Amino acid sequence: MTERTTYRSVKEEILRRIRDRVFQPGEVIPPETALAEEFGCARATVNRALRELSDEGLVERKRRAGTRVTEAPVRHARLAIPVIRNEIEATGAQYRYLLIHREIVAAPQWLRDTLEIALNAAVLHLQCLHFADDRPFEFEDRWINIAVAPAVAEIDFRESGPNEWLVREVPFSRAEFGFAAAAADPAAAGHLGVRPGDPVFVAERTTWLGDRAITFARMTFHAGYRMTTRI
Amino acid sequence: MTERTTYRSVKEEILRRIRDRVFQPGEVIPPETALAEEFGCARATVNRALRELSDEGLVERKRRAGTRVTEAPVRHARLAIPVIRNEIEATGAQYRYLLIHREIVAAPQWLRDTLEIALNAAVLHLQCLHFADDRPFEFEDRWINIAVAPAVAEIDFRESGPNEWLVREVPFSRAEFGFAAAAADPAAAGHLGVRPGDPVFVAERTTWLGDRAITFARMTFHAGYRMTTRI
DNA sequence: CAGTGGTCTAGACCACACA
DNA sequence: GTGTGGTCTAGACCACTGC
Repeated sequence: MTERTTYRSVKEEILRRIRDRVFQPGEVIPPETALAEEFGCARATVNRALRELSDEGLVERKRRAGTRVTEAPVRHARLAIPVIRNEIEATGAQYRYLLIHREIVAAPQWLRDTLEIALNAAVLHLQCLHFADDRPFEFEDRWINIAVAPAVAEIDFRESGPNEWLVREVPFSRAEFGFAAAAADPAAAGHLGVRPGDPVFVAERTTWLGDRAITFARMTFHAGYRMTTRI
Repeated sequence: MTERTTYRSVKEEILRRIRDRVFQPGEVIPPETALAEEFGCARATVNRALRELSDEGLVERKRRAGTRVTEAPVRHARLAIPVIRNEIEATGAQYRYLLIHREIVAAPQWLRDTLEIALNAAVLHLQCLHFADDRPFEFEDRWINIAVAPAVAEIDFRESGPNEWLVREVPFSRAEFGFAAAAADPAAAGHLGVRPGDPVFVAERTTWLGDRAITFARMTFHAGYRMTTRI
């Protein structure tokens, strides 16, 4: 008996042909039925191979028009959304959390713009620090839209951070991220133990459930922080 | 006739049960066969729904052990790998490119470690600048393994950057990325027109084809640069 | 209209991990 | 051993869209 054809082997072979320019960029490759016959397998097997290649952006598929090798593939990396406690504990360091500030306030103008929320909306403003082995690792400045998560007003956040609570209690459907290098402002610098103006890594995140903004967070990392990912 | 059950509707319903805590975090959900019976569809349909949820990190699946709702789901964002020319032109600015340095050299020790290549391997070392409307936007320091892409030695890279050539000519199968904030070193600072020590955004990328490293690039962006993504 | 991909079905066999 | 997911098959119908 010969081995059964797997969708992985089909995917591999098509990938090889793309790499070796047997299937040229922009060119339409044979239809599923033809490939299934060539590889001696069911069409569903070819379909799965091509679907994954399409998910990865290497080919583009359209009904009737066929499958085309992507001309200039915009490759995507999967970026794990960091959960600070896990990230710290993964390095073998001990995680510690400290609440610095907690206050319910009217949303300032810039936040109303960011979250697209109404004038006079009440938000919970939190500032906290995350330590790795007692060295300050991240300063978190967070604003939570109380209207969307009323229960948040009852939590004191003295024992654990708002991110852990939100991840557990409030599902989100959409998020936007921004990453940048910045000069440490005096407040963050003081908390992180660096000099004002020193380079820090700043990550910002806004999260929605449906069309309602839940929270905005600005996370400032000490300069040694390095975010990594791979394909 | 009632509508046919789709894998999308199954996925939707399971997602709803996870959100509404019908399926609790950490809990094992019913096996595919049971769900297929409940939803009145084939097991393959349930399988595809659960496979996608697993790809998205919301459930974890193991043979024999079943499907478990992920305790602390690590969500992933898709990060588009920036192609500098597109990124600049997308802002409406004009893109300009300048080659600063081009030399074939023996790979230095740190690069041999990074790329896992042999002693005495020849690499092409390039330094170039990318401008947005004549303001320096990115300084690129790039090393290319000539053994993997011999044709690269014949290209002068005076008209366009190595990234565009590599994307077009040398497919890659694997890449690693690192992002960090750093203090500008004197060379990069001079090219970018900032003061040494100023915060800059540094992106590093190593790319492989199979198990052979193709290239390592360190890209230094002026301080205003902000990388964004969304879910 | 007709070719292509998108999806579902019913059944089958297998690999793995736990009892 | 035994139950669960992983995958393949052969066939079917449908949706989209270019011709």
